[in-house]
Amino acid sequence: MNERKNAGTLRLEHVDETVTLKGWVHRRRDLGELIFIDLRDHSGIVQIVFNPDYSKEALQIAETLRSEFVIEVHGKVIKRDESTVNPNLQTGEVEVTVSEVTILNKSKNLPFLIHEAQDVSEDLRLKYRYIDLRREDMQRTFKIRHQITQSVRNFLNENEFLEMETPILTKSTPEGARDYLVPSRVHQGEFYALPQSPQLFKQLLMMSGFEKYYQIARCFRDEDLRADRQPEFTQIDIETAFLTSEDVIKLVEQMMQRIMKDVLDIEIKTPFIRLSYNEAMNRFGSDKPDTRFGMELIHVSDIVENMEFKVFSGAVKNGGKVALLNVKGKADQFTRKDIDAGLTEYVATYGAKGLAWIKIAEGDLTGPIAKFFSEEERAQLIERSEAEDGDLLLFVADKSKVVFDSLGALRLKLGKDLGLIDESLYNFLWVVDWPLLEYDEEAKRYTAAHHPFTSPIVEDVEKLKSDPASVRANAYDIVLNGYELGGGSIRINQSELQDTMFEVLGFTKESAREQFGFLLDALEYGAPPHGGVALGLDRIVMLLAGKSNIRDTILFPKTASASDLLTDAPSEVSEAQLEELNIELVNDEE
RNA sequence: GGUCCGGUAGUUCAGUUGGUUAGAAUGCCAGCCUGUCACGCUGGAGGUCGCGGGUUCGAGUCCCGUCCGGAUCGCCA
Repeated sequence: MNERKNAGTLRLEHVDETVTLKGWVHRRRDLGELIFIDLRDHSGIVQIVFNPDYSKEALQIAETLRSEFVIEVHGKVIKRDESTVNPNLQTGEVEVTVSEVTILNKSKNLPFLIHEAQDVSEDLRLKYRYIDLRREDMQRTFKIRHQITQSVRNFLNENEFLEMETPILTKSTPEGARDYLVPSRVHQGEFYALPQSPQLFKQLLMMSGFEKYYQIARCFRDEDLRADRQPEFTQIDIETAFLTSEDVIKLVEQMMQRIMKDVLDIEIKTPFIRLSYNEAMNRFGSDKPDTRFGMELIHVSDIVENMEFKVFSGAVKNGGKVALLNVKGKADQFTRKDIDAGLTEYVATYGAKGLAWIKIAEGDLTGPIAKFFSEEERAQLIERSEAEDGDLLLFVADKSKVVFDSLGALRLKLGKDLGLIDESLYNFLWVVDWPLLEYDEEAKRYTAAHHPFTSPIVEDVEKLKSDPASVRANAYDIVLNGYELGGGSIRINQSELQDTMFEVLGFTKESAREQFGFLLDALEYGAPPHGGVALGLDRIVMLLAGKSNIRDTILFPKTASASDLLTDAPSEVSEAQLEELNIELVNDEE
C-alpha cells in the first residue's frame, strides 16, 4: 500500500507514480463512459479520471458519487495531453487515472455550494460553519491567521519573550467595558468575570520579574457588536519591564515589519509616521486616520467668525468651530439633492445639524450660501481651501466633537465612494500624546481614556489635580488603513501616583482597594517601570486577508446580536443547574 | 436603547398600480453522452412568499406587531 499524497501538490515530476489520494468530491463531470472528478483535500484540487480502460468497477462507483462524498482512490499520475491542460489549476498539467475507489463517507445535498461564486447569506454560512470553512477563501484566511500568529511567536521568541497564560476566570471590574460574568457554585451569590484583557495580570508578571511577556490572549467584552467587533476576540498581548514607550514602539514596528514580510512578502518602512492625537483629529477628524488618501479637514473658524451667515459665525461664538472638506474637481458629480438629502442625512448620524456647501466656478463661490461671504472672506476661503473651479466644499459648523466626527466620517465615505483610496497601500501610523482623562458628562467625573493604570507623561504629572483635562498619557495607538490595530502605554509603577490617579477618577480609597487592592499592594514591593501593548489579532487578519468584517477571520463567530447560530448559544439551562448555583430567574415584564 | 436595509424554490435573486396557475438562474433527480474542467443535451421534481394580526371582493405587494440577519449611532480599546 502506497502512502497518501496531497492532491494539490501533484506536478509533472510525479508522472507515472502510483498514488493514493483521500479527499472530497469537489465537482463531478459525467460524460457517460468517462467521468472526471475534481478531488479536493486541504492542499488543493486535482482532476481524477474514471475510464473503463482503467477499471470498469471504479467507473461504476464513480457514477454514484456526489458532491462532498469522501473518497479514497488509487491510481496513476499521468501527463495530460497538451490540448487538455487546465491552466487555471495548479495541478492542471497532470491528472490521476483511477484503478480503485472507495467511498469513505457519503454526503447529503449541501445547503449551499462550496465552489459557489455568488455569495451565500451569512446566517446560513454561520449555521453550517463547518461547511463554509471548506471553501477555498476561508481556508486561505485561516492559513493567513496561522502564519501571522507563527510570525509573532517567532519574532517575540527570538527577542527573549516568554509566552505565558493568564486566568480566564477572574475578577470583575466595573471600569471599562461590561464584563461577562460566570456564577460561582462554591461561593454562592458571587461571580467571576471573563477578562476584558489580561491587563492586570501582565502587569503583575512584570512585578514578578519576567520582564518580557506575551500571550495570544482571548478577551471578552459584553458590548454591542460591529463589523469589526466581536464579544470574544483575540489580542496579541505584550508587556515589558524597563522598556520606554520608544522601545515598545520600535518593537511593535519591527514585529509588524516581520509579519508583513512573512505573510504577504511586503517590505514596509519604519519608523511609522507619528501623529499627536490633536493633529490626527484636526487633520482627519479621527483618532485612527486612514492616510491612504488626502482630503484633509480645512479649518476656517477664523475666516467665518464674523460673517453674516449665522450658522457659521454663531457656531464659532458658541465655542464650536467651522471646518470643511474640499472634494477636488467633483462638484459636477453631486446634485443639490445628493448633498441636501444623501450627505446631509449621513452626517446627521454624527450629530451634525446640517451640511453647508459651496461649488467653485469661474474662480468664485456659487450655491445658496455664497452670497453671505464678503469679498475678503471669499478670498480667504479660496486661498485657505486651495479651491479651484470644479471643487465642492462641504462645511460643518458645530461643537468641535461634532465637526470632527461628522467630517471625519464623511471624508471616509467620500474616499470610498469616489474611489480615492489606493487599496494596495498599508499605511501604518502611531497616534501619540493622548489625553489621559476624559470628562464623562453623565457621571460628572473624569474617566480614564485608556485604563486607570496608564502613566501620564512626566512633564504633565503635576497638572493631574489642577488641570486634569490637559494631562497627556504616555500612550500610543497603532493604526493601519483607518483601523485601530491596538494600543498600549507605559503603566504607573509608583503607588503614590496610582493613588492620585484613583483619586482624580473619583474613587474612594476603599473602593480602589476593594477592586484593585492586589495591584496597589504589588506596587509597593519593588514594581519595576513597565509598559506594553495589545494588538487586535482578528483585525490584523482582516486587513491582511482583505476582509471587510471580523467574522470572516474567526472560526466560529457570533452574530450582531451575540448569538452563535451553529450551537444556538446562548441558551437556557436546566432548573437543576440554576439551583446548584442558587440562581433564580425573574420574569422581567416591562 | 435608537436609526436604516433585508427576509420569496436547496441557493442567489426578480416579482410592475393590490388581480387569474408566483418566475429566472443555479443546484437537485432521471435519461443520453469517451476529453470534460462553470462539461453539454433532453425531461422532471421542488414554494408556510420569516411569523402573527389587520385593511380589501382579492395581499408576496398596503398597514400594525413580532422574530431573524446585516450596517450604523450610542456603547466599547
